[in-house]
Amino acid sequence: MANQEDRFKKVISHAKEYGYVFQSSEIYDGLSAVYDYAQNGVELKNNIRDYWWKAMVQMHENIVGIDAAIFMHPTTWKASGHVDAFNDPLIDNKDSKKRYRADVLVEDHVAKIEGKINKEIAKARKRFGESFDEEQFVTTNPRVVGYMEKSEIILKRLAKSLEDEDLADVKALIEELGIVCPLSGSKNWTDVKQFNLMFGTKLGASADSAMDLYLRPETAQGIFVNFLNVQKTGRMKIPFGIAQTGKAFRNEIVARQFIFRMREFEQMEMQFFIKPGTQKEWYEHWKEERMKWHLSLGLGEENYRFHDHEKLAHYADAATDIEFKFPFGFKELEGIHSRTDFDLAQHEKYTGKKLQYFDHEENKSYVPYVLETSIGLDRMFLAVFSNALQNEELENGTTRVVLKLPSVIAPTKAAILPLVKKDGLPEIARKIVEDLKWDFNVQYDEKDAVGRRYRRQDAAGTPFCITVDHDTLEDHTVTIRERDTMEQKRVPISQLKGLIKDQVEVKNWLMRMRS
RNA sequence: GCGGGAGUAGCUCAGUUGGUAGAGCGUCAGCCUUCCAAGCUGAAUGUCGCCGGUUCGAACCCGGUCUCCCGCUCCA
Repeated sequence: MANQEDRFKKVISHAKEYGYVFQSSEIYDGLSAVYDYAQNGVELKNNIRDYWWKAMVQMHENIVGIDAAIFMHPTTWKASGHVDAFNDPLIDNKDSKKRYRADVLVEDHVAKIEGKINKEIAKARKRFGESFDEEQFVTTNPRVVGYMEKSEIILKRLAKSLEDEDLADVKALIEELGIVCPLSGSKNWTDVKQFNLMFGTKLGASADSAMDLYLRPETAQGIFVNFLNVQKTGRMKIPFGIAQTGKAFRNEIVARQFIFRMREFEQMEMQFFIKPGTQKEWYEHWKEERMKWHLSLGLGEENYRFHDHEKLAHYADAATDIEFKFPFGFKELEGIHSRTDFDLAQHEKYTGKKLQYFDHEENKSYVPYVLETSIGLDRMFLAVFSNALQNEELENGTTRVVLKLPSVIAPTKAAILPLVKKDGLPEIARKIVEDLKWDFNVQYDEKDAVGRRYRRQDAAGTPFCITVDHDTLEDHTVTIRERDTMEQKRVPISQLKGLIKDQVEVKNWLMRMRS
């Protein structure tokens, strides 16, 4: 465990030291759980996004992309269920230090009362046998009637308090009912606090005419509200998908673990619209397809696993996570959800507009079912980065720190190094840089011994180093060194571009999904 | 939000009973010209997280606060 913590700390400090991730507003002491991507981080992040986009959009003729706005009409979030589901009244017990949902505490209390009712019914049934009339019993037995009235009053009051956002009354209710902490039996409660997981903001310059808006807590709704527009203007036929990447915002109670759980994060997701009844096969299809995408990057099959949800969200009829082995254990990286027609049907309900597809084969209209794949870009970044960072023991007894990023997404593809900075070697190296920079991110470095420069590039994650030496003057060849194996080959300058392209091209990496 | 740990140079960390702030690595300039870090010379970089208190004097003691890590809690 201590080892794990240690490793994670190294990941974080390496990310800073080599210009991948900085804490936001660091000179002001930082801002909790907000991070900035630095000069290398932004390249890596862009490359991951691009690798995903090409796999999903470019490679599928029936998937198109959009880029919806972060602001959406506020009713969107009522329809999606977020206004209700993302609003929890929470209460802490001061003695046990445990936190509970206040409404759940009250509901559990009511459930206990209902348990008593059922006991009375069971008792009566035993007593009266065959002739027992349950309906009559529950309306006439004074004890049962009392219980029922009591629970009804409690639930009504709870509903009203929640509706009015009268949190003080929710607490009063808990105290009046004498609800104790299930763990400690203590009645020592804090005030009830409302936790809204959505960030609110205002649209409109003057305060009184302003409209309350939310920053989107997921990108998916931007796709659902555009479903018909895309389907019609893109002449899309079911099954088809809409993909998008973008920022989403959640006011997490506890946002932690570096860039794993942030309040502002980026999603890459695709909603696949299908014929109702076919969701099972598409669910299996996308599970397999998405796992292949992950494996194509070569981070190691043993670092991935599926985790099927037993408790399903309100919109889903099947759901699984692709989990990755982060430095702090297996955690969710991507979600694959069968969302049924929940979202589109909800938007139909709230807008009064039809969001249906006319199926010419079936000769009828229907609300399509939806299969969602949704991956956290920041999490993918962390997966790739933490997996790549290695402390390697070399044969000569020394160690090197190397960032073995898949070369297709590495920020810098090659460093061009003159062996010494005289005899015309820097000039040749500069010329190679000028030539290659049209196709790749490359870097020039002439400072320090060449061995040290190799190590510097290793730690920064650069997959190739090209060294210009005295032989280059004679025969126009250079050595190209590979980061992972440290092996070198001598090649003509004219072949460099082709050699590097072969190793870093998206096509050659995505082809692995086929095997 | 609760509990535990931490915050000193870009990174890792020393810093004695309170007496004007250090090392290694890194960075930059120069020397050397050498294909796998740690050769030589020189230089820059700190409100010791922030605010306040005690004291003649605070990196150190006290209070508050911010941030990070871990465990709870929460988690579409």
